[in-house]
Amino acid sequence: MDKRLIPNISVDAVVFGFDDFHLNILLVTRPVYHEGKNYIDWKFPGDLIRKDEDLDVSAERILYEQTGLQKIYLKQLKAFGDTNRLKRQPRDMTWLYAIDHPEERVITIPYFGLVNLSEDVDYKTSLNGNARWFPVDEVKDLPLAFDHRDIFTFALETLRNELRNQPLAFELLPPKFTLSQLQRIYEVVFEKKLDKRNFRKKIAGLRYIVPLHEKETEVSHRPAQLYMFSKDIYQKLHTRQFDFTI
Amino acid sequence: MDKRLIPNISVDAVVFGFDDFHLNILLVTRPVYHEGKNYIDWKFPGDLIRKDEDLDVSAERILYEQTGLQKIYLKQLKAFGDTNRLKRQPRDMTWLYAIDHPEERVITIPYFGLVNLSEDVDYKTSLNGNARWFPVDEVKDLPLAFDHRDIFTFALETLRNELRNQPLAFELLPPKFTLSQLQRIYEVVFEKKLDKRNFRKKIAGLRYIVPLHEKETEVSHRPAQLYMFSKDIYQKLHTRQFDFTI
DNA sequence: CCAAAAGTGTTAGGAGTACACCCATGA
DNA sequence: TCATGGGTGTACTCCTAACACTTTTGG
Repeated sequence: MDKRLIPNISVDAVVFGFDDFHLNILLVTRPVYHEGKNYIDWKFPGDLIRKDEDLDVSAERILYEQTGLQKIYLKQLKAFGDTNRLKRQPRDMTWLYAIDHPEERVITIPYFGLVNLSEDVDYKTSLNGNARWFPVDEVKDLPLAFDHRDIFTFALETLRNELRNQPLAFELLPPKFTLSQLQRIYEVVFEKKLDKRNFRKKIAGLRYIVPLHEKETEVSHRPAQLYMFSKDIYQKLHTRQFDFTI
Repeated sequence: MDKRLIPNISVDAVVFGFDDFHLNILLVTRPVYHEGKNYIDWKFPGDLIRKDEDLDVSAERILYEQTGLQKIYLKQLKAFGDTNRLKRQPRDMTWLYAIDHPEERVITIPYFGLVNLSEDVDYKTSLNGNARWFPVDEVKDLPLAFDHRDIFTFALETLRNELRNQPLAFELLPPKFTLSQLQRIYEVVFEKKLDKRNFRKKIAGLRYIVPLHEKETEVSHRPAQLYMFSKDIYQKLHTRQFDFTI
């Protein structure tokens, strides 16, 4: 194993991408040949961290190396450190052996990431070789490696909490967005239809969601007003509490 | 160093105790002789984890060994893993050398704990040797070791978030409590006076805060109604969202 | 002119806020 | 009888929720 790595500590990146209609999650393949059969499991991008590297930096580096994504919103979740977390399935061990992973206890620090997929076509289509976006409701049918299903569940819960309490929906949107796009995020994440008029009334009260002098183009219906999120205004007004309870 | 330990991973316990009037925090001394002087710094109870031990179990064990507290509410916070976190001060290194700590990168997983100090006199007075409760507003004047001030700030923020969104105030109270005690917790934690009538109106709507057929005794004023928190009722009613926003 | 999504106002009920006095007990 | 905290109601404002039709564009 690479001598620069700490054999006991890894990071994983649980990245959510929104493409205007679906919430997606970024996974990489973990192919393994075990007891005469080939298995394609999926896992989050992740690896052991380097000895001289801050956790946040590790997460950025590993995400970039394994998928090509960079400069996206990333935030640390809680550590997962059960003693048996890398041995849920016999083929988990086979894979670790195959990649020359030392026989060590590993705790992992998952990071939670957000990215917009609707415009930035690069992210959507040109991922590194083993990475793929999956709609979150298809994940339940995938074979996930190690304890990555637990991590996924926790990250999804965190996504809901964060969207309720912080202005993070904008990380899932392009810089200029319509109110319908914003509403759709909340509808998809909370799996709940929202009333258009009430939603807009609420947004109208938030000064940091700023209408631009610009409209949608090239849509075959009445073009929508475009808005932007002003971080400056948010920070000035909102030393306090955000509330997006639905 | 003890061969059973992982040299790169520690846990810390950030325990808040409420004694009916003040919010307190549990610290242990870190005495060190450095360049001809004696220093008494303070730190959170914490240590490296064992190779065969789940994180939660480590936290419970280490808290018990270093302070005597056990069976209290504990919840994991996020990891702190800056490369320089154990070297903020020259005497941090001196101490690590003195306790035969290997020259390794260590990330720490802090746990957030809650305990009631008003009745359970044991916790208040009979702590293990080096442990002491400090009112949180005195902590700013204490010399804290390593990055423990960052951890403290994060834990305090978490305490506020948790009390806003979950029925955790009861972990800071005895099993039978008065509404004034409950109100005082929110006043102290959020540093804000609350209106008694409005507070009680809000509580009256929460079915899981149950009045008992019992009153305070031996107080030199009108005795207060006692209440209990029913976890059962809470879980049945509240698959959803708690809101204690003030 | 049709399809598609954008945009807009009113009403009723519930929650939050501000505010002041009497009550029960021990000393 | 005094000191101490316990306990209670009302009015106003603001937020939430329910609900349906017209507008603008491209095809």
